[in-house]
Amino acid sequence: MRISAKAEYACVAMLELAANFAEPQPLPIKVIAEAQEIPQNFLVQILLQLKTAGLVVSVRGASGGYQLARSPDAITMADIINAIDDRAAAPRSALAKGRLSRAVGVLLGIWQEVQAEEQRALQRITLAELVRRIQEDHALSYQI
Amino acid sequence: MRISAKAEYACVAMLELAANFAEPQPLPIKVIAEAQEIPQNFLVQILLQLKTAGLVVSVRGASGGYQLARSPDAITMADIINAIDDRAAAPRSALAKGRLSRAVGVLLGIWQEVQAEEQRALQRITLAELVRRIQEDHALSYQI
DNA sequence: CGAATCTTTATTATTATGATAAAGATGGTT
DNA sequence: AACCATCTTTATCATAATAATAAAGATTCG
Repeated sequence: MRISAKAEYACVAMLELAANFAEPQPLPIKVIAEAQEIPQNFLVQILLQLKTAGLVVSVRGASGGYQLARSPDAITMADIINAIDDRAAAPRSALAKGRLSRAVGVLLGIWQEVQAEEQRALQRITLAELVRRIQEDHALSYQI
Repeated sequence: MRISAKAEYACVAMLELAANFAEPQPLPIKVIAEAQEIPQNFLVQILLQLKTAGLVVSVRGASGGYQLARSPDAITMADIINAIDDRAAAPRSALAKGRLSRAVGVLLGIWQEVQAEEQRALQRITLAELVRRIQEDHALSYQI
């Protein structure tokens, strides 16, 4: 799995928002960027995409910011990654100008099967589960 | 699944070699390139990678060319695609300069899980199975 | 020897990714 | 009303990855 920096940034930004989920005040971009060391201007674009996908909501104006649109256990890794990179889009053949050869058509079917497996794996993991794993990981590092 | 043009070319080139598997003479690059409409110089590099991966063998000199290194039912899509793009390589974080944050470490583990699913899906389909699907597809187009 | 072919490496063109910048719109606060 | 912090939108640039081209060298058959 080759994940883009953008999608990874999106995941950690969502983690930051998940940590703030109980709070009524939204988190400003600047705060998220500093907490997670994400280039602020890049994060601007990332949050816009997450918003377009309906994963976060924004509050404009002074004391504005971002919040999760719904509970962390109702948001999956697939949601986040597809919002940024759209790995769920129908695979296109890199070749195939115009009509598909039979061989390429069959290959496309295979890429679809593989992609479906990937999507299922990403859907199995929610943002809440991600938070849980990180906490466990943290706890472990103190057991030693 | 976002597959590179190079990997797709590799698959159709392997199909051409599979069709020639029973023959004792190897297929020259030029013949494969023309049959499958692959840029010949590009195919040069592709076959080199397939050879390095041990999927094909080459015969040099006049009347030389390429042949599958083993039976089509002993070659999987994973073999071919990994020879070209190496999708089996350990996922690296696009972020993470130096030591990983806890969050990024956990994310890496998830990318690994997802990648493992992808690999399993690609390993399930052999070159022989691909040939079979294309023939079926062909047969279907005449049943109408 | 010479033609056909693989081998190896270098270069270029195009596209995707990662990042930066800034002007405009909005809304709370004074 | 003015101001400031913030989101919004669009444009631009730099770097890296991908796709493709090119060509000189090595090998073997006839």
